[in-house]
Amino acid sequence: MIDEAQMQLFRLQAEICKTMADYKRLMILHELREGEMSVGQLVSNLDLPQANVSQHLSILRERGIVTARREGTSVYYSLANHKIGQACDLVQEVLADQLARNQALANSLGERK
Amino acid sequence: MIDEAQMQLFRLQAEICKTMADYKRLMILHELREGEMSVGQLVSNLDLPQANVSQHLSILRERGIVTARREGTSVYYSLANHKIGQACDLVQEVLADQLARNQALANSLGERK
DNA sequence: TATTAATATACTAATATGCTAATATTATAA
DNA sequence: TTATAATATTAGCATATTAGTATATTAATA
Repeated sequence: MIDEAQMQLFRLQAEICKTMADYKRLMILHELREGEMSVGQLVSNLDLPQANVSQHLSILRERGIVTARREGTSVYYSLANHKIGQACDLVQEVLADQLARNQALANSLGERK
Repeated sequence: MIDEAQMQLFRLQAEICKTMADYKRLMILHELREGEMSVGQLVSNLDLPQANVSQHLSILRERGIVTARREGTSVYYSLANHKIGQACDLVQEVLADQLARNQALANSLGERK
């Protein structure tokens, strides 16, 4: 019957999912899995506008998914929790399964005489 | 430098995350992890309006996260992929880590003289 | 065939999200 | 202190998402 406290947990869980529910942020997380990286590096690796990268980093920061460290004028970001990367991997596996299923479907279509 | 094909994969990955980025859908998935369940059962377990549950189920269905099976006038839903549940678990662990960190922070605040 | 039960869909208003362009902040260096 | 580099923030707009209400569909039964 789900009580109010548990609902609140689901809300928080949804917040984390929302944070990962944007392809640009997923690309940023992907980059950060290689290790800490400055905003400028992200901008040039991902070829996105600086302001846009900052906005996404700010969202990731607010929700505790990444941490920031300043060094001179540069700010270096890293993943706050290794499990974030693992969660991304799992979602990618789900996606791979879906694509494989579609592939199989397409093949069986092709085989029809 | 991320090519177009990889970007497309990140977009699809984001779609899956979006699907899990709503607390009502997370509650539905939570229920379905127990096993297949009809719309009516979900409605009564979650205490949500029927139309709203149907809408969320339709989103989950479209994105291949759940599957539906009709039996008479009832429709039974189940998780399409066990890994979805595992991904939810991981996100919950991330959340638990975050809450634990906040808890520790709160404690250290309380300990200050 | 008319009725009822279970589920799905269409429409709409409210809210949230993401993007661009411009501007502000922070830290270093001249 | 002025200038510059790196990053962050803000405003405004377009689009997307959500929830409620009403209605439609589907299947079983009288």
